[in-house]
Amino acid sequence: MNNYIQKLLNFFYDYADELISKEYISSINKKQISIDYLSNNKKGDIATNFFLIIKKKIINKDFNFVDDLNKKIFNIEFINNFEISNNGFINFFLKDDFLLTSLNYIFDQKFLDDIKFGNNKKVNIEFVSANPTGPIHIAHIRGAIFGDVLSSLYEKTGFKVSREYYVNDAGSQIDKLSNSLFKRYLELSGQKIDILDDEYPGEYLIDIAKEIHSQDNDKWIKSDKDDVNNYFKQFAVDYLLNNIREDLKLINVNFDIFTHESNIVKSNIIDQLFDILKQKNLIYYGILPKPKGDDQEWEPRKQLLFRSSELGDDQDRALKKSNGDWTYFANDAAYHYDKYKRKYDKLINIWGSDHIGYIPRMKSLLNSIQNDNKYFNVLTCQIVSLIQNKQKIKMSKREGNFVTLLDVFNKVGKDPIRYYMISTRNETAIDFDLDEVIKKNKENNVFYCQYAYARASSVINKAKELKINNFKSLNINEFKKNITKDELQIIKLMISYPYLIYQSTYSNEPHRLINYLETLCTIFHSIWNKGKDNESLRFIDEENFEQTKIKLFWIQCFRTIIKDIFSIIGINAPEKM
RNA sequence: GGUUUCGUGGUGUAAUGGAUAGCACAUAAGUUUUCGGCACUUAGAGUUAGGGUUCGAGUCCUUACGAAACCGCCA
Repeated sequence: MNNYIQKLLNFFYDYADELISKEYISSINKKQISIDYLSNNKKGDIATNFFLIIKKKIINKDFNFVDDLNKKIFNIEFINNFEISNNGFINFFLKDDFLLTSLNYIFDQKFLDDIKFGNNKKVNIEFVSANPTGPIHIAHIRGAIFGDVLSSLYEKTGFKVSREYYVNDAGSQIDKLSNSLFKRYLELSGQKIDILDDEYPGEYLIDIAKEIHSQDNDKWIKSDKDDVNNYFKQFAVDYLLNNIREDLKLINVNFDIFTHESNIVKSNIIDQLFDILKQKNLIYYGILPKPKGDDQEWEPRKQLLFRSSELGDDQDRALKKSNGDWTYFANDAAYHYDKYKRKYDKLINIWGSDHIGYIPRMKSLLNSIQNDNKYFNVLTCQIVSLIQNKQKIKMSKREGNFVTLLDVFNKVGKDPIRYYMISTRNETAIDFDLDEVIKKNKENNVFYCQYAYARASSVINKAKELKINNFKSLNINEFKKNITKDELQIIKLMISYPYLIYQSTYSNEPHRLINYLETLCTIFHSIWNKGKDNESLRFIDEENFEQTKIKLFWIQCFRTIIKDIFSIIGINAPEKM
């Protein structure tokens, strides 16, 4: 965690202890103490609520807080001065030489050493996991990008991250897929076919069928049914999964591990899990309650159940169907047990909002294996509605008319997609307007931010052309003399960057990066424009080398940070646009 | 019926429980011989409603209203 925030916090923790032991104040809850960054630097650079917390707890009337703090606070080397605001905050001003030191940290790329709080712990982040029954489409993109950016954040903060994709290649949906494909294959051999309502009508299956047909001709028409099913299943899954991987690559989403449901089913892991649950007395034969609402054709049946209601779920869940087959939940439970056995320190799943109802049972399951509420985490993404010509595009699986990732990519490009998808909180439902995202103006902030980077780069390159390269060693007097108010503002924001990374990761909220990024770029553009009105404020002034040096120095730091953010959100950092 | 998420200017969104609720679009008024105007400056306009916790609430708890997603031995 960021050094000086922590230092100041520790100071107040110790200070609180001291005041309590001297009986100046009665006891307080130290966790309430916080250190905040201040966005507008009018009142100070950082602040604490310390005084607000102890104010009512002062029990010794002779105790004068301000005098006492004055005696101690300046032992901290980066505090220049402080004042207490009307409403009780203590506002601190940082010393200039501390700012310069921090900038040096950024310049030397050491600025992220402070936030490696992951300690090489292993994190598994499972996302996308779309069924390999068709091309990847718009609904999956958000989860894909959210998962990818979150993974990058965890890497940034010192975790060892595995990006994992769970391939649902077993079960009846895949059988239906295989059937549909076989029908398309028969169609190619001249037979009339009829795709049923619950089968897959998508035209992509025709392409796959053609491929099989060109390899094997009519070989499969009279083959054994099981052979056909197995072959077509395997072929379809391989083909479609490969397409999914290629499509995801287009928007820079890659995985370390693909785990196949079929392998989970084949292994004995589900039996192992069964034994564990049995030992814990979490399994019994029983009858599920009648579902509310729709009650057509429901009849009570005895089946194998998991006592998830004892672990937080609202009812028990079926592990076996009445015919004795494992349920989907049972397989999925086994898969998560498998992840547990691979010894990760933390599991994160990214699910669409349509699976929210599934969370409690999986959480119950993992609680039964690992009694740690922070071990298994599900983050959900709300739905994305696609807008074109101001209309919501309705997607229907039956009609096979969903908009694919490839369509969107061709229309919009990688960077705007990624930027847009990560710029709002994952739990907010968003509209993805193709016509808007494609626009290259401020309405679309990705270009605004990339332009800031390009501008900064053009300054640095210009400086190189002019052979102004030795702007690295700055002394504090030069710095104090030449730095402007605006520049101090952007510098203070820059040195808070590690803290932002810490916060974004800790709270699993990558969209905070965007907020910060846009603020930073706005200040930069604003400073740039001042050079228009007043030539002496331009970044490069060949008449004033001392001032130019300082500007180049912080601009280089600015580039470093912007580039770092871009790399996390996975967009390009263009030197020119 | 139940679970979950959400409700912020005209529209779309942001705000570890902190100070004057930020930003963009739209609207209105300005700025262009430049290190790239794909930019800058300025103005108006907002926390669904009620109750509670707190020194302090858009944020936490609760009720009502509204929106979306989900809920069966499917996957």
